[in-house]
Amino acid sequence: MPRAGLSPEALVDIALAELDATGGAPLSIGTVAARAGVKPPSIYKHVAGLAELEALVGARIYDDLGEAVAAAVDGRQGADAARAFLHAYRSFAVRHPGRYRALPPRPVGHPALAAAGARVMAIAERAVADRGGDDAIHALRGLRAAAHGFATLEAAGGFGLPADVDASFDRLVEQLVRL
Amino acid sequence: MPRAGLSPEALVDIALAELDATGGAPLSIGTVAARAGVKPPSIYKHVAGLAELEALVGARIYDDLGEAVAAAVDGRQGADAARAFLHAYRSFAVRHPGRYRALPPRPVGHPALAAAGARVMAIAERAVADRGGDDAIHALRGLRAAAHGFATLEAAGGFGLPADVDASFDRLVEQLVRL
DNA sequence: GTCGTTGGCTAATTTGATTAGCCTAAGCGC
DNA sequence: GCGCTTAGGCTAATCAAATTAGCCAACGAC
Repeated sequence: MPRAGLSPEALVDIALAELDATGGAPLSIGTVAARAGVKPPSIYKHVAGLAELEALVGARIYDDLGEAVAAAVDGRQGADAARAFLHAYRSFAVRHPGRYRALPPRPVGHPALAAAGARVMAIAERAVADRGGDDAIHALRGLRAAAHGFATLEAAGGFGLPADVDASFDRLVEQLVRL
Repeated sequence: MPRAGLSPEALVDIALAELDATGGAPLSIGTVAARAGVKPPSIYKHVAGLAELEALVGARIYDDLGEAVAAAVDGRQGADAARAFLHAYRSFAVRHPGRYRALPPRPVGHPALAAAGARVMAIAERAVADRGGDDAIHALRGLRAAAHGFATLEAAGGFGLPADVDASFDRLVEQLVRL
């Protein structure tokens, strides 16, 4: 009875591969166990249950998304920062549609998930930081709504028409970035 | 053994009440049956199963949303139409957050659901119809992304900061509506 | 090499959806 | 009003997935 070399991190890797393969279908203990080459009950030696696995997966996805937008925003100011945030955000969702779809609507319920979500929020705040007072808050909400809305629709395959989606996105970004 | 007077429509009503009560928790045959005063297997005399019930519920929600945005857009042109669409869309999500959350990400998989989703899309198209060619498509995508993104975040309680959410939304709407 | 802990397994339990099969209430023609 | 048909309720059984219980081998520290 050889060991499989599992760990919470390894299970998250496996779950991400599963999300990539299925395009974001709900995770299950059974499919993750099968991909790990192990029987379902063995999963419980590494995570508390499906809910925790989902939270850890969400945390990892938010971590990766946060890293991408942080790198894009870093060193930029004003409209450039907002543009960079939006493009990096959308790019992540397009590159990993299954992962983006699997993100929980709100990063709550598990410390790691909440922390990773807060990190993304902090970068969004940084991207509108040059605006003052309430205007920064309004800009932040617009940024979040547009980024999440566009990413969600695109990751779901919601844009059926033939016109260039990049152009649509650029147009939206410029509308948001204008003072 | 008295009859309960059920029907697909009545079950949808019950499911909507459930969504309103729980704030959008996943539906289950058991809870709907309990609210209907009936045992779970009886549900199957009216709908094919949970998946069909969910589709019918989604169709009803899209129908109601479509009715709301249609009434708002009706008779308006240009920026006024787009503004009216956005405000009516958001207003629906704020008035029925549980229902909005329960909407399937894409209206596919059941004819009634697809039809109801297409109806909402058609109204969004009408709201940008005065723009020409590809610009109409870009505007449509921006409209959808902003409406869905803002509605999703707000229905999920994602705006924690104290500043006025109406003002944030108005600001976003004016950015989108500008040529 | 032995011991304690870790991580696999099989078997059993629980919860929910679903199906099978029974049985009566309601509507209808006579 | 009476018997027939059908629709809609029920109980009991089945299936799938998560989870728990309890057993045993593998690995690392000594």
